[in-house]
Amino acid sequence: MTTKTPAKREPLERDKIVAAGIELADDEGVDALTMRRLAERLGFKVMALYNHVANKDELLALMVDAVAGSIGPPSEDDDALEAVRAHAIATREVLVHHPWAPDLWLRFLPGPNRTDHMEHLLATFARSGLPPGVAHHGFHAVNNHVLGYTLQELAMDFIAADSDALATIDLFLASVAPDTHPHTVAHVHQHVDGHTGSSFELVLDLILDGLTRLPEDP
Amino acid sequence: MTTKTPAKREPLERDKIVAAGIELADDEGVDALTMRRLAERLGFKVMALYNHVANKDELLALMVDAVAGSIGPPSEDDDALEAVRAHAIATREVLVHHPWAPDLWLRFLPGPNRTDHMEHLLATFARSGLPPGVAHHGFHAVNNHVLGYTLQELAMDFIAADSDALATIDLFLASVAPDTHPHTVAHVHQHVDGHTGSSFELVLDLILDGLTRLPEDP
DNA sequence: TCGGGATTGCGTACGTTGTACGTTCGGCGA
DNA sequence: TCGCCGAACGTACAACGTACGCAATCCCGA
Repeated sequence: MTTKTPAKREPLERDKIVAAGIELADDEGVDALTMRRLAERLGFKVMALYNHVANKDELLALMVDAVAGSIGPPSEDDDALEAVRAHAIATREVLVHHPWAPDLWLRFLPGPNRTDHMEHLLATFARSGLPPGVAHHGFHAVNNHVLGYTLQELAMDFIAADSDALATIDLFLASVAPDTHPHTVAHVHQHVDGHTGSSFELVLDLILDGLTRLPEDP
Repeated sequence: MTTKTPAKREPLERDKIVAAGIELADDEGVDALTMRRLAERLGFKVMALYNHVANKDELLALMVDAVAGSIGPPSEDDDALEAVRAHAIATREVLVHHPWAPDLWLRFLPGPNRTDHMEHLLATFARSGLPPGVAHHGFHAVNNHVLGYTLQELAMDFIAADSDALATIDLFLASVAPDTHPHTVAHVHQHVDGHTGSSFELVLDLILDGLTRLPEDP
């Protein structure tokens, strides 16, 4: 009875590794996601992970795909473009909650969940009544807007990560000569003073609206 | 006379290091840009670089800023939105020639050249006659479109880097069930068959056009 | 002409990373 | 009961960024 079931711990599984990876990246940033640290967090040693995951890249790809899986499908009842709009906003929201994800989203081939995500968006465009060519471009326009915009916003946060945002802004402003760069200084102040909100939804609408105005065969 | 000026080589300079870094990243990808390899390419040993550059991050930031410096200023004669359009296209073109740049563009505070780039775009919007709020959002919309779109396109190339593009597409298609994901399969085929060109300019125009249609105070 | 500081380059070394390889061990089918 | 198989582990290695101290060189004032 000495070695029998000695505080038997749960064995490792792929899904648990992926989930722990997401947690770790959320908590401490993707740079802190090291195979050693991840194993430690799970109570194992490094090489145990490699029994379930081919290498770090595969792990990262699985992580993004898991995140993609948490984005709900678009509504099938609403007006198609309204559903596209809601889906875009939902996608962005999920990505914002996992700031490391957009980068990786671009770096790997889509996994099953991201493929679903693609299919959802394409299907919604397909029932929009827009000409096929327009729908094709619309898919890219919306997809790119969501990812690009989120990426850009998160990059700001990342730059300012080791100090508060205002200090970073001051640092930048100190490097800009106001007489030669008046518009830049003014633009930054517009942000600080909060006179202008996020452009995300505004530009999204502008794109969706523009799509309906496009000729049959762009 | 043994050690006297023994094949005197050019001393190292900041600019040369940055230029060599850009070359190396262009030639072999940013992952191959290692302080050791860079020093080797310049004919020095690693630590010599650190007399001119604080650390690798500073080097990378200098590299993007140098790239930004190679983007010409927008025309001041053309119609303002026409100039914005041309500037966006010029920016994209430069970024495409340095596939590693867009990533880093997001990661660091702007240096002098990028600050100029900002000022140029903002100034052009300022003379467009668009209401200030619209111009503010327009700046972000255009900036984001250029960077996001380029990033996304380059990511595709990067994924397919170690095989030809078609093989990568086949790999992806093999993972997609055509009966459950008909739109995805069709969309990919549209790309392969070249029935649809790049959405870049199309969506850019759509954004610019949309801006002129926006209300005074969005 | 002659020091002598300042700059530039170099060698060595450390800690951290991803991961290849060979061994150990516990549980399960025969 | 035996033997096997997969999971976990320990060790090891190459490559990375970079801290630190020393050596060579250059420039400048006396």
